[in-house]
Amino acid sequence: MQGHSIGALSKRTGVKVTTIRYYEGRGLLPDPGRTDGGQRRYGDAEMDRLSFIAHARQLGFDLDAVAELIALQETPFDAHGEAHLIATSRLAEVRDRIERLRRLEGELSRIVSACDGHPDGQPCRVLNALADHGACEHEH
Amino acid sequence: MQGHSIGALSKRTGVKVTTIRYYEGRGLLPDPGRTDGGQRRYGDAEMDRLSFIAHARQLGFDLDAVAELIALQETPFDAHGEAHLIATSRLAEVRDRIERLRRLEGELSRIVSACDGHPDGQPCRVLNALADHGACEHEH
DNA sequence: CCTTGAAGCTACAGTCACTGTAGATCGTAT
DNA sequence: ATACGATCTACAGTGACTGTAGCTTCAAGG
Repeated sequence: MQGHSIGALSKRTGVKVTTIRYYEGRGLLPDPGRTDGGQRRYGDAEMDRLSFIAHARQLGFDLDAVAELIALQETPFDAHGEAHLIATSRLAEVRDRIERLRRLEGELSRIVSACDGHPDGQPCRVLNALADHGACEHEH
Repeated sequence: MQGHSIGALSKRTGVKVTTIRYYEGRGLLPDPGRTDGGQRRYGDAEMDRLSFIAHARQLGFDLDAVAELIALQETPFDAHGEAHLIATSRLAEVRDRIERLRRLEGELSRIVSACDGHPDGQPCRVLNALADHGACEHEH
């Protein structure tokens, strides 16, 4: 029988079998053809679609955004400005997350190093630092 | 009546009322005293505990880790080495996430700028870039 | 003292993006 | 023909909350 099984699709895209079925249920993938026995069989178009979804997910788009992107792809006239908008706002989010994580990193490393070098059994400041938000260098 | 209401606690710590009750259900906060009518009343110790939880959550610890940290705090003898270990592994996670987000940022900004400057109505590359993982500069 | 309205109560369903389970059926290599 | 891995459906569970419905309680003003 021609077509890829769900397992083959999974192997090629790195998306788990259960997740593929979940995407189908969410309407992100079309209902695929079936064998006489009822197993899913996919063509290359579905593979490409799934790769698109996986890629967008890895870039941090949530499933609603992915659905939107897919809809845009299928719009016959040019709606790419919207895709641009979506990607741009995603970029802003990512930059914001990086900034916040960097402050986090500073704080955590401060907490951890407050304790480095103490001989075992000596009191260390990890728990205190955690308890005392006032000592933080940055807001969060 | 002495003691803070749940709402007062919420205001002071920034943790939502429903979330405080959720923490209680999870065993992170002790069962507080109650008024005759059954409303929760908290003392300062509970406030401190809740602040500790909130702070640890903001630093990205999950609730299991927070519970562990609390247990360590209550250990009579010195178990701070373990707290140190937990914080250190959190720090490693945070650094890893920053690294991955940075690659993401590069990729997204590449995608977005591939389209900047095109006059409206011209085809742009956002959707293509999203569909074509092969064009990515980094793995993900 | 009594009313009123905000704040609190419990219990449970819903969120997101999956993951895991049970128990049955299918497909294919030998 | 048989064995065994792959697939099927349906549903429960995850984490960390959030939201809802339908009550009861508290504290302040009149």
